[in-house]
Amino acid sequence: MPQSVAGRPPTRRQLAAQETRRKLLDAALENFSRRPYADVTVADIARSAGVAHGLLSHHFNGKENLYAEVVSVIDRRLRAAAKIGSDGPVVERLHRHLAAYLRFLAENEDVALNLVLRRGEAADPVWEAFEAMRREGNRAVCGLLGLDADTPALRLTMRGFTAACDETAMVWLRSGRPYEIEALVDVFVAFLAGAIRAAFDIAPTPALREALEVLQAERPRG
Amino acid sequence: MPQSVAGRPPTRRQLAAQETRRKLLDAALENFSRRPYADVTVADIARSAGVAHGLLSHHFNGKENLYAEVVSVIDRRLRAAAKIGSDGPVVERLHRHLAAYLRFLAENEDVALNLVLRRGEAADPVWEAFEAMRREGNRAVCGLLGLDADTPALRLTMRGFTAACDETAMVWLRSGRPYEIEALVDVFVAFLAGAIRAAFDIAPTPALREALEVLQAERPRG
Amino acid sequence: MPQSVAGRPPTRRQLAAQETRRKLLDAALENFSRRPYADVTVADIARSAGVAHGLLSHHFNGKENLYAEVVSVIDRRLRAAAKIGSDGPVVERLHRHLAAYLRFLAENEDVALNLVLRRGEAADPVWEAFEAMRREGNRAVCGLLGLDADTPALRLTMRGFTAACDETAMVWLRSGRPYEIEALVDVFVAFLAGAIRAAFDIAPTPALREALEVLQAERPRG
Amino acid sequence: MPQSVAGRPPTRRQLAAQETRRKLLDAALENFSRRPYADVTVADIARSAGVAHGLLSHHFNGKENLYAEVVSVIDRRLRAAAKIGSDGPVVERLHRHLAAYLRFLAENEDVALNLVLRRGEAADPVWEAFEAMRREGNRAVCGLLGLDADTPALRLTMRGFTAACDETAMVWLRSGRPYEIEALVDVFVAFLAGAIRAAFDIAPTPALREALEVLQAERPRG
DNA sequence: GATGAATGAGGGTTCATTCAT
DNA sequence: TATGAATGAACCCTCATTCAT
Repeated sequence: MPQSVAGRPPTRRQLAAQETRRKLLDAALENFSRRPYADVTVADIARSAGVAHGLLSHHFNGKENLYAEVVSVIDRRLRAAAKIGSDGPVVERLHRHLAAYLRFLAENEDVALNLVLRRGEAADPVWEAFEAMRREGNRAVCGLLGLDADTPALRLTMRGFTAACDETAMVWLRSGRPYEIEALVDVFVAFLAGAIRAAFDIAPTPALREALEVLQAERPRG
Repeated sequence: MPQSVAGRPPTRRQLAAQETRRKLLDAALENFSRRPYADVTVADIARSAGVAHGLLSHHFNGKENLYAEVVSVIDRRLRAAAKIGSDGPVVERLHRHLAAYLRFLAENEDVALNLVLRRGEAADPVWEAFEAMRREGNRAVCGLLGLDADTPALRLTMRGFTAACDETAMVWLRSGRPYEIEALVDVFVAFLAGAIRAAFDIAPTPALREALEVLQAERPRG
Repeated sequence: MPQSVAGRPPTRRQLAAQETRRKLLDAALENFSRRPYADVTVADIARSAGVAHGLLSHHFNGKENLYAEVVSVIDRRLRAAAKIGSDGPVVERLHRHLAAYLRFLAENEDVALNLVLRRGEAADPVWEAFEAMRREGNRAVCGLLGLDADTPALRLTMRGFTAACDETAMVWLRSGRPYEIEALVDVFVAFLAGAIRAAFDIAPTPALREALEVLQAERPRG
Repeated sequence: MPQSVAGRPPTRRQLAAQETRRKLLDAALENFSRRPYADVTVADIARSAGVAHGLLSHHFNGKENLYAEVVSVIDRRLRAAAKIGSDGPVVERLHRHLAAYLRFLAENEDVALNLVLRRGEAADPVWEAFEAMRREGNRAVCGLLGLDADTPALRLTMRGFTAACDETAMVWLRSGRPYEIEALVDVFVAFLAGAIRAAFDIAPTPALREALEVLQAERPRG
């Protein structure tokens, strides 16, 4: 798979090859977003892409690698979309992060339902990739609240937090998005408070109490 | 598959057939608890059971139905194990329910990690069965707290609650059960409070406020 | 591939299965005797045998193993056919051995031309098996003549001897067997004398000289 | 594949094309000397040559023809190397011929082991080419000794002779060349004597007897 | 009821060749 | 001439199911 040499503009043929590659990737994304890995055949993907099935191995070296690449693409997009900003008050940045995450899921519903929000086996690249993404997300949220993400108790309950968010988002998508994204963000924040509170219950620290107060303060109507 | 006629005791052959059926079911449960559906072959199961693989179709009419039956068996066991009692104070019954659920998962770790706590496709019988189980569990918990489980907002956030519990239980199991079950129950209760609070945020009702107070009262140290 | 339990006679079905296995083995032998390994497809063999191609993996666990089994079968037959007897004068036993070897090749011409008399890669099971057979044959012939088969020089030239025999047999078969087997045996004996003489040339020993004399004595007309 | 027009010097492009052709041929020789035909892919060769694999069909019209050309190249080199001279005593010329043959094999070990010294199918171009080479070599050797190479018996046993030489050379190469080339030449001569003697056994002629005496005379130490 | 041999559709991969650029 | 993307036939293997015994 030779790429264009640095410094020289890609030729027309290289562009066409890139286009084919992209078509295969898109088709794979589409297919893997609709059916489990084992149910998607190489022929399905090639047919969707409108190319010969041999090209799949040519461009991606086999079905499994293509799958991994699909996951990696979504992972990158999701990370880019939900990146936590660096300016503004803490709670506002938290809100923006959660809203961005939800917006991405809403704009990529199939992907969200069948890849991002799925849990699989430990060996599943989907699991690994998105799990890493969630870990980093949690770490960032903790950092925002002045918490140490490596505290065992907090790490445990933060996993519960992300699962709650994902499941809620899933149901929300599946049931026709009955609430505004802003409302769902509030739900997520409540989940976050619950998770921090849960961590506090099994291993109380001043930092956790302060974080809880920050979240509470932000929500004066409770 | 003729069953014993009512009133007449089962013949020796019928008993042997039941035994074979049971062996296949056990072997299937074992196998599906260790590897994903597609990775388990009929031959694997038959070998585990020590019977001819042709019998699988004979007794269960195909791999898929056997899978469904396995799920149904676990579902029944789980429901029986985590049934909410009818005596004692509300919070105590809630605790007992959550503790029983956790104990079941702990005592059936493979099943828990690979079947109960997994999320799959919408068409997956696992998903359907355990989802129904969770729905009923949520309904019972809501009933306990005097809440209407059919309120859209509550239904949504309760799904988040169960997901948080499941994920936390999963991590807990995978990381060697670093806490006592009682501590994890406290975590679950905190998640529950978070979920109710979240429901209150998007659709406040007096019942939700009261439920929150019940949960808070139970936890005077917060 | 369950075999019949020792002590119990094989059932009819087991016999039928053995028959199928044999048909596949025969078909494979036939095919591998006509075309190189890579040119023979699993489908070819199954078609020749008149069974479904899936059975090949069922009975032999893949094409490669079937190939190895074919070689092993021929190897066994050839060893049995050319076994050196234990009675009679030395030169007579040598003659009988060589004649038996030739007769086997003549009666299995395809096998001879395409498997036995072929030289392949070092990794080829054919090569390994028949090479071992030749080594043992040489060892036996040396024993007969009171020679140490492990002398480096003799080991080297004996390889030349077997190669000469095989090539001659090959040409003889391909050209319509223009001589009697007995005449060819004489040729082989002359090759043997040449090989021993060659060994003597690079590393002379009394034993080699004596062996030469035994061979010469046997041929008073030269 | 336009060639340079006679009389006009080749253009730069033609030279470059020749160079590419040569690179492919070298790479093919290298590859076919290491792995069997079927295991060498067009892509392998092109990669070794550092050119696009499409060029292979362009320059050689397919893998098979390239293979044939490789064989032909080696064949030419080998013939040139082992050409029998026309001056000096007979036995000396014989020695020089055999020594040159061995030297070529030693200097092209991979080629020797995997192409020259291999026996293949009748349809194999390697077989045909090298077989013809051996035939002509035998013919020359026979001429040297005043023998008629077309006598059926001699033709047969001379094939045995060449096979013995090749196999011995093969083992010699594989085992680290434990003897000097001169010693091996003696071995070859002994094989030759054996072959002539064998021919004499099945069809005695005065010429054969004389040839034997010439060879024997040359080796007074026996 | 139990067996496991037999079937054959279906899968992913490889690879020589073609051809537009 | 040179490129390498594209093609698609052919390969071997897996495996759920069937069915004669």
